[in-house]
Amino acid sequence: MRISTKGRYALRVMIDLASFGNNNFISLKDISQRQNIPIKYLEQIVSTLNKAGYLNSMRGSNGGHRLSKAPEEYNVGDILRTVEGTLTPVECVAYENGVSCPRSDSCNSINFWKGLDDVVNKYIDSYTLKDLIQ
Amino acid sequence: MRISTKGRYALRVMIDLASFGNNNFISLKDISQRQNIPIKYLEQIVSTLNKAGYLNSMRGSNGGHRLSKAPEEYNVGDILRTVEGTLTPVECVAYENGVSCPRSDSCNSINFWKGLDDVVNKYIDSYTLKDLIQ
DNA sequence: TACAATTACTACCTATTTGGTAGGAAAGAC
DNA sequence: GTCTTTCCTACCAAATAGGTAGTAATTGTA
Repeated sequence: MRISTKGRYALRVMIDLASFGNNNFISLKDISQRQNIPIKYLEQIVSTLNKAGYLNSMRGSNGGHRLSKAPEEYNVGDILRTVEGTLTPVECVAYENGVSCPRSDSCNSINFWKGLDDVVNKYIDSYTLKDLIQ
Repeated sequence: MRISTKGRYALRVMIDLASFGNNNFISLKDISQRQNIPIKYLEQIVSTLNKAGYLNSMRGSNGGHRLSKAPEEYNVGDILRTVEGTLTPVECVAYENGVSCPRSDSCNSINFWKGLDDVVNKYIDSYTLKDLIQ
């Protein structure tokens, strides 16, 4: 029941950009040094954030990354789900479109697990990136 | 961010005993067949539950396991934490006794993570085993 | 135009965790 | 004494986590 480094690092990248970015492009080298995260690992995480539309990125000299929106427009839940994949506590909760777990008939706990999924998502969705910058 | 099979199986064992036990000793063989969980894997899980005092177990012919308390006296959160180990979403939340994460000075998110830990634990602690038996 | 800095992409790798298996000792009922 | 069952320790394979490595593409600047 852990958030992996990907989720935590992604949040730190976004916080870093919100804190030090000022609408300028910031290189991974800078973020890597400030946050003490391997630059090559950052690349992967930032690539995911970029593809999700959370960042504007520019190649080349003086290139880097910056937020594509204001900090208060980012939902922390969205960021975490984007890099972590699903956050559902058990697989059966993730089924969709009327497909259900083969055990669902005899399962007493599905509502319990769905409720857990709900409280987690509601909580992380109640924060914006701005809330994480003091 | 997943509950492992250990947590889910443990809950199913407890639900099975609460549903079919009637204060008799139930063998792992029976539980294994009803729940379709490998008996040798069940052994490990049940051993943990037993050591935590949640079960009475008896060896030998006609032996087996039964609940040591009434279903409404079991807290689902306790059962999950017992078999899963900690459920804290990030390591820094698990620090104790004034020891804190080396990054805590510069960390903007620790309250966010602690809050997540809180809502998860509050939720799973709001259920008793009885609530999982319809 | 060369070159330095930077992102983008693809592949690979190692350690840890998950989800089990296996074998035998101990205990109790008959 | 034998059958059934728990108890205990060790082992193991596949998946996941947490990176590393190399190189191509792009852009600013001298």
